[in-house]
Amino acid sequence: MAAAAGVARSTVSRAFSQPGRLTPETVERVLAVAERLGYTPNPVAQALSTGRSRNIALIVPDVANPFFPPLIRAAQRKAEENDFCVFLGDSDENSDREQQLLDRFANQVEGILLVSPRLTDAVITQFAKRVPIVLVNRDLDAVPRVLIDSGEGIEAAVDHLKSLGHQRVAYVSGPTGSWSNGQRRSHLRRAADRTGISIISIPAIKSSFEIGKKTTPKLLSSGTTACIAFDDLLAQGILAGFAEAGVSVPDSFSVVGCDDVLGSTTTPALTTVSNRSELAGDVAVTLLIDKLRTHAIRDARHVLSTHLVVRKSTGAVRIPT
Amino acid sequence: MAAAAGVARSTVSRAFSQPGRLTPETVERVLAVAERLGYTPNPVAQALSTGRSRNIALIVPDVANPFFPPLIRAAQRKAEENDFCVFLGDSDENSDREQQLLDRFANQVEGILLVSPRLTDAVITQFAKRVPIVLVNRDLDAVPRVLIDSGEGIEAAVDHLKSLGHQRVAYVSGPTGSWSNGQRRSHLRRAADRTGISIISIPAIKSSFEIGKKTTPKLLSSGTTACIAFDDLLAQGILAGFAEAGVSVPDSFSVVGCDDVLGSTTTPALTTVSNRSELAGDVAVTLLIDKLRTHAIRDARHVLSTHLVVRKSTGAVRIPT
DNA sequence: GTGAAAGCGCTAACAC
DNA sequence: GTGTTAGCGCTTTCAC
Repeated sequence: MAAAAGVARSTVSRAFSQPGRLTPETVERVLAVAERLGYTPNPVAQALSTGRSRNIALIVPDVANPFFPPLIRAAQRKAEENDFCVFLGDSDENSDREQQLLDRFANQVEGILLVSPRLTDAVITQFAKRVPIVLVNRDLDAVPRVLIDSGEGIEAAVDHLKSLGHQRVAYVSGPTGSWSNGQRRSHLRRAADRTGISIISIPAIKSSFEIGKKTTPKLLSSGTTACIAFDDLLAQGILAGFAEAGVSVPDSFSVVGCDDVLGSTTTPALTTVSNRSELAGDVAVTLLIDKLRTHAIRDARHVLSTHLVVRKSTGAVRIPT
Repeated sequence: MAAAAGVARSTVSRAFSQPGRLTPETVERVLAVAERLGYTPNPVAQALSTGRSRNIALIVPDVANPFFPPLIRAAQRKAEENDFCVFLGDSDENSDREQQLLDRFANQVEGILLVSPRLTDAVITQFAKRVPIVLVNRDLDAVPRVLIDSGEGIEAAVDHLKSLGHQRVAYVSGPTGSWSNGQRRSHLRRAADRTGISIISIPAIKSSFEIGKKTTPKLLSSGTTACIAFDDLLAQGILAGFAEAGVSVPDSFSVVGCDDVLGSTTTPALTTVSNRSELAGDVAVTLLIDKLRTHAIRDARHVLSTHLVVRKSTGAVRIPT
């Protein structure tokens, strides 16, 4: 290539990376020859030489969980805008696999976006020393993070239910070790104290339509008149379970979801806590790339607030207790 | 590292890549020192040296369309099993962006999985010369491809509707330029000829819940008693549109989806054509990696068959015409 | 403004 | 079985 253009290898390099330092004619000539020869700088060689690969990795617990695709999309888009490519890893909600992915990516990318990680604080902190990491939905000191704070939404949900006359509410909980689950649970507790509503907890372990569906009998025998589910998937399952059991929602039971990933597609349309996953992906990538550029070690902590989206799955209690 | 272990650089290399050629003691010693020093082979340098990066790219039209996440998941899993990492690109259903992604990935990966591409045959063929490509849902000679053949499912759907007494059926079509859409349309036409049922076409351009919803008025005034939608998302929107309009499904109108991405989560549960996207992702990666290993230029064409999944959104016509 | 040369971290002959 | 050496394709001082 250099020979074909009658210039030195370094000139070719500059023609692509810093054309300003070259005579316009030289740049033009080099680029023309490159075009003719179908030459493109080899990114792998560039990466080796500069130490910067222009690649980042994104690790999520489950690509198929509707919460993540919008985040992935937004992250990929933002990365692309900054001329970065993104690796995707699916940990399958499994901390071992998550760590494995982290290992595979660590020395191949400039930074990693770790979304809703299941790993322990210690392990994450360890990795964060090796490679720039930005967390989504995990609150760890000294690691830049963006948090979707369901707090406001959850508290609003409790207020909403109270205003409808509900006294006993069930929380169908999510994955243990998930920051979001802990956060939702604690806000629920706080709201309960504040409003005098009593909250009982029904574990679901993992989020899925089927699991939600199987939860309905427990809900029915729990003495509650409403529930707040860890996420919309569970809520949707609960809706289906009730429909099958002939329990009318919201007339006989009120259901609140979380994350608003289903929009108005459920029957009845789900009252839920708003979702900011798209924005989270966008902000997280910005944070990461910013960190790469400035090498600043500032302890960024970006909190995204939420609100309650009232639709049709919540209503007044039929028989006030 | 080599110095610290008291061996040559090549020995370190071999300790990791071909430990069989070394004395067990040497391997052990090298690995021990590596462990102590936190040394890991640099994949970028490996890639430059060997010409193989152990990376592949996956390009999809829309990560957020529920058809793709299971495919992405399966592909990533299979790649990982073969020790490959995967780049993800979202083309946003846009052929220009798709080409851009292709360009960015082409000289950075060993092969590319192009899913439901919107690009022209010519462009794809061109790229396929530069880098190994495997297509999903695009039938192009000389490029390995895996096709989800909705044919059987579609024909079964028409038979099913006919057996329920339907005479006029609408097809709510999908993205122009999509192979799947063309394939579904042509099978529909074939089935129409075979069964004597008449098919009219209602364009939807893009697949989404909202668009589906907006289609219902046209459906209602079309003189049909049933419809087959390009995919489940549209079908779900149609269901919602009917519910809102007070049209009972399946009593007054029957709805068939395609791809079975929603399972039984809709109300009523959607009759649909089965989906093989997970398998498609798995097979496609296998094909690609196989191609990389063997360098065989065989013209693989993998067809995945489908069937009709009858649920609750289809029923007998109320007033036979 | 452009060239020469060293080096990024590794692998792959080729010797011994 | 292990060491030596020459690249892989680029960037980057340092000269000129």
